[in-house]
Formats: sequence, structure tokens, C-alpha cells
Amino acid sequence: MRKVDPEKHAAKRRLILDAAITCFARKGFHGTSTAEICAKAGMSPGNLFHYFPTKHTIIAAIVEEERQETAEIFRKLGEAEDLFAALLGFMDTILELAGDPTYSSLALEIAAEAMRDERIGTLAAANDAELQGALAALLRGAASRNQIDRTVDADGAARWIAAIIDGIFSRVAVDPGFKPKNEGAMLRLLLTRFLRPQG
Amino acid sequence: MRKVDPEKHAAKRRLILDAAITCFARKGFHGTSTAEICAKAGMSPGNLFHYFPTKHTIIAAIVEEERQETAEIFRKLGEAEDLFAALLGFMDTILELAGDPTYSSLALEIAAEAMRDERIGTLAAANDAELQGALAALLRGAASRNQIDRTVDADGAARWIAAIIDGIFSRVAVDPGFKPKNEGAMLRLLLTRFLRPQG
DNA sequence: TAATTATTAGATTAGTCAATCTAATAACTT
DNA sequence: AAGTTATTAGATTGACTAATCTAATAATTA
Repeated sequence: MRKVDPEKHAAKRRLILDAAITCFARKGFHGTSTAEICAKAGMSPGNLFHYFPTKHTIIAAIVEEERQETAEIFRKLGEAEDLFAALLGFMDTILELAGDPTYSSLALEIAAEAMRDERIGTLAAANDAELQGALAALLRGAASRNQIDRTVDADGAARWIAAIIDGIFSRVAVDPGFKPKNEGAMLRLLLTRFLRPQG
Repeated sequence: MRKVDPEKHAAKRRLILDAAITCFARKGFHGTSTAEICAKAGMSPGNLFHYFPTKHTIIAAIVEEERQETAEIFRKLGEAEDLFAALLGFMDTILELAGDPTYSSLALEIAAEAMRDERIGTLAAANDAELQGALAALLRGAASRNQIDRTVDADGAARWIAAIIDGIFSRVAVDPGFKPKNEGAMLRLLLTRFLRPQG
């Protein structure tokens, strides 16, 4: 009796997901045919559908993967000494990610699809809740150490920081003059003035 | 020799555009079939394609229409006495628009499509350039009257305000707890701290 | 080695799509 | 009224789609 080799299985899934990410970013979820993903991944539809029963499960897996990556980033971040600096560092990471058009496209595509497909909407909302929760925890920690203004509501501020993150990815789509790596200074100014202890 | 009645012609275009806006917001550009737009507008494909030769020209017309609407808002705004208050008022208008899920969906859909289709990308970039230009003019006017901090770069700040606007529309998509009409206070706090003259 | 099952290819299916075509009708001009 | 052209309906086209099916092959175990 033959068994599934989990490593090989995972590697094949990776191959498909990477191909799909490239395609979805370039042509959108609905604009990409499964045949295109097959071609990019170098396999037949029979093979592709062996690993993912529907096209929908492919994008769902991509969204779930992003959730894990975000959680990983925050796990490291919480250990920092200066938590406001940690927040600024996180925002630099976001700007770096936004510099990759594939990533920005994908973020937008997922947001757009979240409004159309309830299943993707639920997954995206879970990702967002986790991001906001982590941001709020960071802000609360920073407030308790007087690294930021204690009077600002952490949950409300976290929500607006999340909005700014969304905005960064949208900028890449509609503003050809927006170069993420040149925008760090103004972003830090914005966040510092918003959050620093008020004299 | 019969002539085109421009009013009737425009009315028919409106009918099609309104139907298309509803459909695109609900199911996305690629997810909407021309047959669905026909059904929503109550007409045959022959009729629809008489007014718009391709599906692409429909979304292009929608984007162009938004540009005109934005320009109209700013035309009124520049006449205000307190220009920073005018900016805050404009952001309230944005929050109001974002409260309409159709509008938010459409904004996201256009941004996503802008990354895929160069023609839409160019139109969206033109819209954005106009928005940023108007915001920067407002900021410069406010700075010259000492209503905001004179040391902040107007173009850079305008770009980040545009990012926040994008972020607002994305929030509606991924954050079910984001209710635009409850968020005015925190947004005003953010902008005030960012822009007010520093003591 | 034989049995078992995972993996793969590629043809196929049933349906959808944007856009075209034909033809009929409605409205305007002279 | 006659001529002209705008407007409309609806069938049709050819291409494409997600997903299935059949069958062959490869890898593993007993």
C-alpha cells in the first residue's frame, strides 16, 4: 500500500500556488484561466485538479498562506524593546512588499474578490482581524511604556493603520509616481505625529 | 436626413452605465457578462453594443465620469475660508461615499483593473493625478494662511492623503467592523495631528 | 514480484462569453 | 409622403471556460 509523500505533495502545491499568484496578479482571478495556471506550472489540468479540486480553493490557499506570513512577522516584532520603533519597522516592511508589483496586485485582487465572494471575504476578514489585533497589541504595549500617546484608542488607531497599509497597496496601482522606497520618511512623520505623546 | 437626439442618446448611455456600475460592483468587471448588463438595463445586446462598441469602453466611461465628479467637488471646495476645514469636509464626503458598498466596490474594482489593463491604468492615473493636484493646491493654500504646518511638503502630504482615501475604500472590503460614519473623529484626529502647525 | 494506490496526461464535456449579423421598426427631414 | 438614418431585437458565431473522465504510468509496500 503506497502512501502520500507529504514533502513532494507540499512541493507540488507550492509550484501551483506560485504559478497562480503570478497569474492572478497579472490578470486577476476571473481573468486567469485554469489552463493558464497549468501552463505556468508546467502541468496538465488533470494534475492541477488533483491538488486543488476547484479554482476557488487555489485563491483560498493563497489567502490562508498570507495569514500565516503576517502572523510570523508579528511574532518577532512583539519582542522588541521600543515598540513604536517596531511599528515603524513593520511599516517599512510593508513598503518593501509594496515595491513588488506582484504583491500589490495580489493584495488588491484579494480585496476586490473579497467583496464578490463571501468565502474569500470571510478569509480576508480573518486575516485583517489578526493584523488589527496584532497592531492594537503593539500599540497598547507602546502606550504602557509611554512610547506613544496613552490617550489614543488602540483599536481605533490600529484600524486606521490598517487602512494606511491598504492605501499603500492601492497607491501602487493608481499612482505611477508612488515609489514605496522613497516614501518611508513621510510615512514615519505621519505616524509619529499621529501617535507620539502630546506635550 | 434624421439626426441623433443628443439628450436621448445621453439618457440611454446613463441607463447602461448605471446598470454596469451595479453589476461591476457586485460581480467585478470580468465577472459580469454583457448579457447581465443588458438584462439590468432592460435591452438587447444589439442595443447595448450600439452605444458602447466593447465592454471595455463601458468601464472606461465610468472612470472618466468619476474624474468629472471629483473635479466638481474640488471646484466648490477651493472657495472656502478655512482650507483645512475644507479638507476635513472633503474627507467626510469620502467617508459618506465609502458608506455606499457599491461605490467602495467599484473603486476597488477599478484599482484592480488598472493593474491589469493599461488603458484603464492610464485613465485611473489621470484621475489620481487630478485628485492629488487638487489636494496639494488645497494644502498649499492652507499653509499660506497658516492653517496648517508650513514645513510639510504639500505634494508629499497630498499623496499620503490620497493613500488614506484608497485605504478607506479597501477597509469596507476586508473589515466588516469598519463603519465609515463612525470613523470621522479618528480620521480628523489623524489629519489634524499630521498637518496642524507644530508648536 | 505482485498488488496497490498515487500521480499524471490529455481528450472531452457542457456551458458561457463578447461581439456580430440580419432584419425589422421608429423617428426625423425634406 | 418619401427617403434616410437612428435605433432596436434577437439569433448566431467562434472562441474560451472550469471541471470531469479515461486511461496510462510511476512509486511504494508486502
